[in-house]
Amino acid sequence: MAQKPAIPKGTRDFLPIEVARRNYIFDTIKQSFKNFGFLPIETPSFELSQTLMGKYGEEGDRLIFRILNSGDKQKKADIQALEEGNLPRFANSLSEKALRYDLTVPFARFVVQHQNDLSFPFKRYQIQPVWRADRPQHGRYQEFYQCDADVVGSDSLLYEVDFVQLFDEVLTNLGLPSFTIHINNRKILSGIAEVSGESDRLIDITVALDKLDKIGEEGVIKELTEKGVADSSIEKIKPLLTLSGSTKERIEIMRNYLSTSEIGLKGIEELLFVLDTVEKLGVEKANIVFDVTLARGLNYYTGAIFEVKADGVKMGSICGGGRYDDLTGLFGMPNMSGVGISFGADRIYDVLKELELFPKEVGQGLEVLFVNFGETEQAHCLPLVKDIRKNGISCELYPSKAKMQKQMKYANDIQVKYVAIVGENEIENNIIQLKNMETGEQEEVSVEELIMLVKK
RNA sequence: GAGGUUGUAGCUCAGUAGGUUAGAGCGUCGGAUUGUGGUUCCGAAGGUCGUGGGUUCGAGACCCAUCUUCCUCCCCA
Repeated sequence: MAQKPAIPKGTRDFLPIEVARRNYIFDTIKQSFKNFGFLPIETPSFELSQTLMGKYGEEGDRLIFRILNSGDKQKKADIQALEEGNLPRFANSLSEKALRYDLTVPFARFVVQHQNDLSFPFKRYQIQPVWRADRPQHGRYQEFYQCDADVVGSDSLLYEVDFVQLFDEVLTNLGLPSFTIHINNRKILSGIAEVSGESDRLIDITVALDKLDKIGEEGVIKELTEKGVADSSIEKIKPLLTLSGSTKERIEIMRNYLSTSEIGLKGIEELLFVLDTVEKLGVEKANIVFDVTLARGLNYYTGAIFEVKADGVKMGSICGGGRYDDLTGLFGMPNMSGVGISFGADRIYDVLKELELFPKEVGQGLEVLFVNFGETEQAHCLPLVKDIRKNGISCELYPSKAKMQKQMKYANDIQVKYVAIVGENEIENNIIQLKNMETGEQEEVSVEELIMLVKK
């Protein structure tokens, strides 16, 4: 055998049944996006490096797939930088383009570039693959789809409310029995940093807080110490690690805690508005939890932040999102607040598969297969097939005369709903033996009756 | 980017302290059954043991490199 073919790590092929199931997820999400007034756009798979680099923090930059310059452009390579050991500069000289890392930053670029063609608030959705040079793991791929909905040009908190409802609608429609929307606000995190006297260590503090449920109270304290946060500040942060009570109670505690921080109180207010409004409207299957340790690494978030997890499944977050006040500012268009969310279709797929929540009919293909008895019968059946297809029913004639057993087995394997048997006798009487492959029942019908029967 | 783990037939895996022609189950194909599938019985095909080096009289097994898998960390969907 020749050397086995392979695909790069972190990528996958999809079988027909898998594509069908993925499309079911995409379609469900699209349906709700439309319901909420979002319209689709698309952007290129790759962007100029300068568009992406520096937008996701140091970690993010490392995970961006870069595209090697081709042809003569390779001559631009900065050999001097290589000799000096300046690898980033050397890499930049070799690569001017990169695969997109998410859909939000390209969207910000899109908004700035097309601002004259857009009406604000501008709402768009986008379902396209993104790439990350991450190490693959459970629920973690190098190529995966994001399903984003964003709105820019309004700082109204009603959009935060909308997105919470959108999470609820989509995941409920996909049949998830229980999931939790974690919600926090970057302003609260800024407030914490301010109150503890470490405003300039916002990122370090939030990253450490974010790990609470993983490394525990002591782990967080240890990490804070390592990052150089003063002991006196840690004492002020400590109480946050043991917050208990309902969401409302915890918010009240935080309100007191942040009483000297203007920005912190603003965050509390925003959070309360969103939670109260959502509560009045009601949700279906979502549990909504205020989580002061929720930080999210992406440093462009400035207001609300969301993260959704499926309950009872060992899987990272399946959705995320938040408000960013100045993403377009990075591309020269200030004062354009945006908020958006993202569904991780591939992780949702893994969750639905694990919980066996895909509807049975998803992925069912051919509806009627005609058995092939030979040339005469073939000639008789082909017009029937054509007729049935015209009525919107998927239909096919087995391509060659083979043993009936073989043809039936094929029908069984590809999960055909009905098998149509038309041999000498049936031609004579102008009928079709229609066998229901699920029940095994068989009846004699005309073409018209067949169409009626299969259609319902 | 750090550490660990995995790779043997299409799939899931055996393969003892290195020793003849590398096994099983499932699947595939053929037959029992020339107009009836998912069950049964019989038979067959299918592997330079991830790849490249090395040690050895001899390597699927040992060593090195590389790719891949899964996991922990980092980070994230």
